[in-house]
Amino acid sequence: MEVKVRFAPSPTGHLHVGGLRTALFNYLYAKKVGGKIVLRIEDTDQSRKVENAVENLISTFEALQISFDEGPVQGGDYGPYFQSERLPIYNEQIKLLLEDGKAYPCFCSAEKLEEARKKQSETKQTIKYNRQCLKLDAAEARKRMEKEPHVIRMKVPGEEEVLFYDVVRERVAIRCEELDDQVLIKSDGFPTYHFANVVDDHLMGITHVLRGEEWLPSTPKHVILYQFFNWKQPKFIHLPLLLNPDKSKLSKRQGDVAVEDYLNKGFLPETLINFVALLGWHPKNEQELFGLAELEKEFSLKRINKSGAVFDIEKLKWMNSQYLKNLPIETIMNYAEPVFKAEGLETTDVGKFQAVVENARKRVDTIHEMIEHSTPFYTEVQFSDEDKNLLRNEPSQKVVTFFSKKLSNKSNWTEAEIKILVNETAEKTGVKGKDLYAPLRLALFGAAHGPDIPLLIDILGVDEAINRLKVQI
RNA sequence: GGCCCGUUCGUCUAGUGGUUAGGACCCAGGGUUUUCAUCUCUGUAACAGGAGUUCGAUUCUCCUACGGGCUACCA
Repeated sequence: MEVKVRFAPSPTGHLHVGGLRTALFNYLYAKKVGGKIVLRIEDTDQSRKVENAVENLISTFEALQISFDEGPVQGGDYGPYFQSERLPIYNEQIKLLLEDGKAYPCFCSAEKLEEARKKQSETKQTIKYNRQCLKLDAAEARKRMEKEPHVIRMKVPGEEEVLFYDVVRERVAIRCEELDDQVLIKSDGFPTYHFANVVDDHLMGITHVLRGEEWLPSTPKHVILYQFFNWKQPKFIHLPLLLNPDKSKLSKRQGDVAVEDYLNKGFLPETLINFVALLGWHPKNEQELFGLAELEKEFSLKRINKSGAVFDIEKLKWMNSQYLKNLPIETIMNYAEPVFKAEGLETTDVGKFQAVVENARKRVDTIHEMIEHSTPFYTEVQFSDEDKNLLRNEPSQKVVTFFSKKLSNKSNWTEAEIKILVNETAEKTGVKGKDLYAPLRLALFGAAHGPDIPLLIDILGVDEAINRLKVQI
């Protein structure tokens, strides 16, 4: 049987890094075994709907080059792929359960339920529905359903326990008496996650459910639903949670969680994919840098971890710096171009832009940090009083004067020749070490630290270099 | 409160019934480099605790502790 997995986000905002991890593991597993991956939008909560969330999600996946075989964009034979468009399907299925007595209507008001829960909480009981409406006369209940607001609940069976096997955690068992009669259909006619998820997974032919560990406690309810319908269960693979530095579930309160935020800060799609792949999963060997294609080959459910993983931004930065250094220069230039333009830096001189990027890429962790190292090549340098004093002192003047004069002699300098010229300058002026290099770099670049003098002049161009030096004399 | 899941360096993790418990990030120090960065070398640092099984447990079992998740007409 062909493997089919799905990523089923609810459109409540931007794609979360935890969501990316779930999507990625699904994607990688599908690719690894030659299966299919479905994108299904779980928009059953009308009150939490966010405008443009779906468009946003889709464009983020595009930026990451993760594609789906079925979904809102590419269609497919098992649609619609928005749960809000599948209401007739849920309706049909709930009727079956109602007829079999495996589900029942409940007319209790939200206030009443809230009160009951409060009471249970105070008396330290297990919090669950008291099954009041289960006692209702069937005919009467049917009549009331016509005009009264109500929900449909599942009737948890009286068996001892529900048992299922999670691929990561193996055997998981829970006593049925612990389970609540979960609401399946809400009073607005929409299904809850628990119901829609089971119905859709079955109807869409999903064979493996990879999702976050937060779903583990409600899986027994899903298992019961599969049993009610006499449907084959998919394999469950619950992924360890992504954590804040304090080990709580990764959340907005402790920094960025949206994939978009990281992209906007200059982290590369390649980095995000690689980094998130290593949270809760590990390869066979000690390799850490993986492209998507490599991950597709390496991925295995067997090497998924059990315990939660802290999202460590320091390591993310390091990994991003590795990609900045090692990806083809053209790739980095493509990522950098819009960022440079937004900062008003001119990228039309491609040769210069490339040289600037080449210099900056090995000094930073993100695309955005490249700006700081590149601006001096494009804009007039600014000097502090301290800098000015240093440039004005006698040895500095000797160095700058001699060097710029010699530099003017010809226009086609190689880096090697400039290196020789620097040495000659030291010899002729008698200035050396820090006193020699500091004024040159300061005049050319506006900073005490930075690229080699030959590289500096190469990027700037001899004419501009001479200009910058002469201003200081 | 109840239920469920988890626990190897600060973090991501490897690993085994007998190992000097390995790698990566971070941090510290050395080397390369005129500076900075890169690169490179080295170092610091972990099996939560207790009991049991065993000739021997980090590894297997149980208990405790701690951490987390769930406990909605949210997903």
